[in-house]
Amino acid sequence: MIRPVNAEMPVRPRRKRRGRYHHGDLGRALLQEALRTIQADGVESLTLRGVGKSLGVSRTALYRHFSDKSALLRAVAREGFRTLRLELLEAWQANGRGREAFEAMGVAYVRFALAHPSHYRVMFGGFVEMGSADPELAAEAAGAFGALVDALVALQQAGLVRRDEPLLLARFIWAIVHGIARLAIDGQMRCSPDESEALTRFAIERVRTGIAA
Amino acid sequence: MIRPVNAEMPVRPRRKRRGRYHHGDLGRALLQEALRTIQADGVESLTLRGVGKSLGVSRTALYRHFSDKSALLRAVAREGFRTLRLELLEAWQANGRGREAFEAMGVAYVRFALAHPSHYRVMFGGFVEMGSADPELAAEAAGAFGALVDALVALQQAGLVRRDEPLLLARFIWAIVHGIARLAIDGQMRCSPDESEALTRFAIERVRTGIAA
DNA sequence: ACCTGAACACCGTTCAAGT
DNA sequence: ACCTGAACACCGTTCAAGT
Repeated sequence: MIRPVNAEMPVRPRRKRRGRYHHGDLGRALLQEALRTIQADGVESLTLRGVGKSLGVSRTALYRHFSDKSALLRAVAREGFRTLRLELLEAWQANGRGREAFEAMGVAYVRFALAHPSHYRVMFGGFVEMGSADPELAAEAAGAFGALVDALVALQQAGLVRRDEPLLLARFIWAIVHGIARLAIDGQMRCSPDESEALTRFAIERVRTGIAA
Repeated sequence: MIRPVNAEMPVRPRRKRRGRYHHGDLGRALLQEALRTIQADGVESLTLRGVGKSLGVSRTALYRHFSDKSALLRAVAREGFRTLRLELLEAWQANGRGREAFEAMGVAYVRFALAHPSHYRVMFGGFVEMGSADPELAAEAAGAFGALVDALVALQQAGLVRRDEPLLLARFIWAIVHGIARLAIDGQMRCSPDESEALTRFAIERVRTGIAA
């Protein structure tokens, strides 16, 4: 079958030259392998040489796709914030967008951290300098935080939460779930996952009283 | 002046043999140099070789005093929990051991983290595996947590706080100040120290309502 | 006992060279 | 464009050797 000439196609489409090198999308493969390693063995076990080896690629192939190791970690963090945002939205929307949904979001947050502790550490561990550089990462992080802010504003408008400044309220709530998550995954409070969830529910219950309208 | 013979002195006091080797108490010096480096440049910049060099000592001299790098970091963490406990107690005792004193403890906690961010990260960053090994570290950490538990129990007995299980209440409070501290020092919420303190005060205010008797 | 240098097995990163 | 190996400047740790 002869494909018609299409104005959107480049004049001389680059052929893929498959098999010439090891990968079609090495960048994607590198990110996924890094995620796998981190999930399995933790960040401190992640080495560029190891990632390359797992993919049957030279130690330095990575530098064609990431400027350095920290750029790879930033990509990992970005991916994490994206997943977190989706899970928070899912909890909010699937539970009626009310007080119960807000509680479900808190539980979902802590569950995410407990399910992906190493990934969570990369997101928050200061491996990554937020801020100035990497606006994409900053945007993903802001997106996850935004899910929380939006939910709080909705609760305020429904008359369920006091009308303090939403940003301050959101930071307060975020600090609580983040604190529980980090203490749990860093092994600081000797707690089973069930106990961590019980603590989360207790916290939300007490906070509900504290911030009720 | 001739010092009298004292029964508490060892029979044949070891002479110091100063100048023979570089240090009288290299172990102490190593810990202090590690603390200095961490405070100045962060944990990731701490190298055993660098610590040795700063002290004019071979790269491997450290192994006479610490079994490995993680043992040095555990000593750093232990020192940190000791200081934190003392500062929490100071805040509690100097402010009347009541509701205001409890608020002062919360502020003191966050201030400690902001003043010594790298040190705080070593204490909580999972560089150190708490638990099984190093009972001294576990004891120091428990001591700092105990200051919080004791204060809460006192408030319960004074009828100022609901009589929930003290351990659960303490974990809840701890998670909040820890969460604020970590988000602040990891640069996650773009916040000045003053704003962090304002958030801390807001949190304590809301929590007071939430846990009031 | 306490300290030393040499040596080992690792890192991340750079760079000239290949296709 | 994309990948390669050699090389560089770092690590933590071990160990036989010195005093």
